[in-house]
Amino acid sequence: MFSKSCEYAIKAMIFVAQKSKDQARVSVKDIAKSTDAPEHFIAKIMQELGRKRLVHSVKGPNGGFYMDNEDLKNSISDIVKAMDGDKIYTDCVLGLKACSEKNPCPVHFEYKEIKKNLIKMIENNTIGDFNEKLDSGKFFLKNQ
Amino acid sequence: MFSKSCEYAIKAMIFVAQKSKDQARVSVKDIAKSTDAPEHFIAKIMQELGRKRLVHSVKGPNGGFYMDNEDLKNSISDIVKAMDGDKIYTDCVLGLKACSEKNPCPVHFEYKEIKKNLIKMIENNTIGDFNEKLDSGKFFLKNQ
DNA sequence: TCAAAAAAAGATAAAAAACTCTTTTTATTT
DNA sequence: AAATAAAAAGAGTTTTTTATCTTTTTTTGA
Repeated sequence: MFSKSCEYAIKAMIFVAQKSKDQARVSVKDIAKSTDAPEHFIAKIMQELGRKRLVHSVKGPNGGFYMDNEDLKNSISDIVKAMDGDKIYTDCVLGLKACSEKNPCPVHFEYKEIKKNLIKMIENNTIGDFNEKLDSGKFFLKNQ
Repeated sequence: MFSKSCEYAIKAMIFVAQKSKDQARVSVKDIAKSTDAPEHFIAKIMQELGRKRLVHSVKGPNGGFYMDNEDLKNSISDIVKAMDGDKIYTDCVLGLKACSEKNPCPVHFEYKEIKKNLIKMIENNTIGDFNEKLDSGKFFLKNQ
């Protein structure tokens, strides 16, 4: 579904969001630890997300990544687009370039509904939304 | 969503199904041409599908791939499992190994519904079903 | 103003996926 | 029986993705 980079990105962003509630900054090391992802790989990903303006960062001692209120309004979809592009929006499940409403593949209309829900899921969940969910103790990000 | 190999496999199988209505055999060359996939790559894929008993083949002159009535009853899901394994059934969207009903990630329940529909789509469509769809002229497999 | 801490950037390496080529085996047709 | 046509098998190669390592830049605090 999503690339590994994208999965890491989503988890990392949710983690940063949680930690930056009180304007704190989070280091790559902390992000890597809590998402158990390779540190240098996460570093690259955060760099990319910073370039795409989905997260803020400051260098130097006590630096790190954080989110302001605008950042928290970004959706999972924004992260997905930043990492994997918009192929989830555009591509045919069977990989047919010509597949369209007028030229549908045999599963086009069935998949259309699924895609609609998938898009709804990633667009309707903002990064900030997860703070509450995780705080409630009913949802988790842990890997093991 | 699906790997490239899996996409090719689905398209190839639908093509073979169509052609083997009158017991005809289809060569790798024909499959490759009509799905516009690399010939040797399709050869490997068909070989694998043959090993997994999703399609029949005969070697030698006038040989090729074909499906009997049992083969036509296989679903897209069977092809997907053969090519990509069952990760579509089992994996968390965020890639969390511990994600489960009791330990849900923040999008677990939303994704659960989507996954259910996705699985329904691939399980309820048999390879044979596509023959009619394609014959009706309302659906296409073409790539350009 | 210097040392240290952190991200940014650049370069490289490893693994997986996608793709290609060659040889072998099997069956068929003449 | 020989020639041929086709898949099966085996062995690469290329590309993409994932991951790692090193150097540079920026900031800060002592």
